Amino acid sequence: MLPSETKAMKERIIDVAQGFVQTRGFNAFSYRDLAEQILIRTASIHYYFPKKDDLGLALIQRYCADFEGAIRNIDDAERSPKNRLSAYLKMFLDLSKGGARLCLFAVFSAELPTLSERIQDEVRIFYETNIDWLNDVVSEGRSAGFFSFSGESRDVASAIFSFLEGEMLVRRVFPAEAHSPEIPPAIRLLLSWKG
Amino acid sequence: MLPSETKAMKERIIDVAQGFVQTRGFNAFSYRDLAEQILIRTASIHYYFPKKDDLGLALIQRYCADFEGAIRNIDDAERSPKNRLSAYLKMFLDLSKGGARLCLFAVFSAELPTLSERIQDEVRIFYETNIDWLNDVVSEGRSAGFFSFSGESRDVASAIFSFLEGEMLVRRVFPAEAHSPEIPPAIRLLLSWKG
DNA sequence: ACCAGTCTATCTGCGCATCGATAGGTTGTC
DNA sequence: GACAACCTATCGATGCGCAGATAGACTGGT
Repeated sequence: MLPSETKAMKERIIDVAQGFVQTRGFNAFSYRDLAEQILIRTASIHYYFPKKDDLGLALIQRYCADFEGAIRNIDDAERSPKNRLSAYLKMFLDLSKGGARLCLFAVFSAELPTLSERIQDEVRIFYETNIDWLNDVVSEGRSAGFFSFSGESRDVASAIFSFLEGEMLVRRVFPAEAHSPEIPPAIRLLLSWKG
Repeated sequence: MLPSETKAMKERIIDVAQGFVQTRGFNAFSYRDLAEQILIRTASIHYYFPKKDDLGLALIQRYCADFEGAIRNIDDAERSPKNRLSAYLKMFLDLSKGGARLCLFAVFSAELPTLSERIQDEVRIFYETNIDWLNDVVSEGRSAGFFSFSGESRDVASAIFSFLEGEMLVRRVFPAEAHSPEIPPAIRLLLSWKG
């Protein structure tokens, strides 16, 4: 087979694994679960990811890379801090559309002590990427007069991120109330967002 | 052994199990882990909790009851909405002291689809207990002029709870930054909390 | 004698992981 | 351009240990 097909299979395994992680957690799916879904044998998955930890690492690394790409796209498409933040919120909350899936940060944080150091490091990187970006948007937005709040912009950035992660957990428990507004009230309160 | 000792053993099993759940998740500990810690055999644990699900249910039911007791204590000890909220926040954030342990809500939400209906129902009850109480405190605090915010008090209550759950996930990933203020900046922003 | 509580022994099934085999593509070299 | 040597991707079989769970025997208090 061609190398391109190899890559496709690797990606396919990660795709399915990511679905399992986001719905059930990293410790609650097996190579057998993956194999059944993909219609191959578990031994074939071991060929690409010798240890489950290798799969976990590949998973979160791709997730981080995708996320970085997504926020770079936002920066390219939108100039206003308000629109950039809106786009970010939409992306984040769409992730948990209907409460089916969680952000990997939430899942891996819940299981953190059972995960390898390499994966824990990636979780930290994901957080920092998000906070740095939010900090930019929030402080730019304040300078431009879109938002007003007291204190450090980094505290606001951190609050937004924590809120979003917690909100995903809540939405999963109450999937019915999925018809929520574009901008959660909490965000308006945190930023004194007008309009 | 005396019935009182029976009860003691049951509680002891729940104690140890709760520790495991809060640190590693419900799917990442076994009856063997419990048995080793408690210095009994796994069969003895099955005597009290025939299925792991029975243990999980007992666990969260006790947790909910404890929590309800704790907020009733707060209401008895404090009259000012400000002090009541402070006490609640302290209780909540002390729970994750150093990031070692998570609130059961966060853990069970992360693993939700792998849990039984009975446990999922308890998770919902826990959420509603908290939101109802926070709603009371927040709306009383607004009437009394301690807090000021626009919109529904229930949205603020919900935002506080989501923030706290998310904040616990974040703190677990960054245990170093444990020297945080009594009232998180996010809460001050949400409520326009003065003083 | 009874009963609660604990034990030992054991079951079945699944967890991750490895091995060796095989079918087919790729490459090198004469 | 043919053949050997190698590489890629997959497989079946299997190992070892742990998972939750149960049956049945022991023990000590009343």
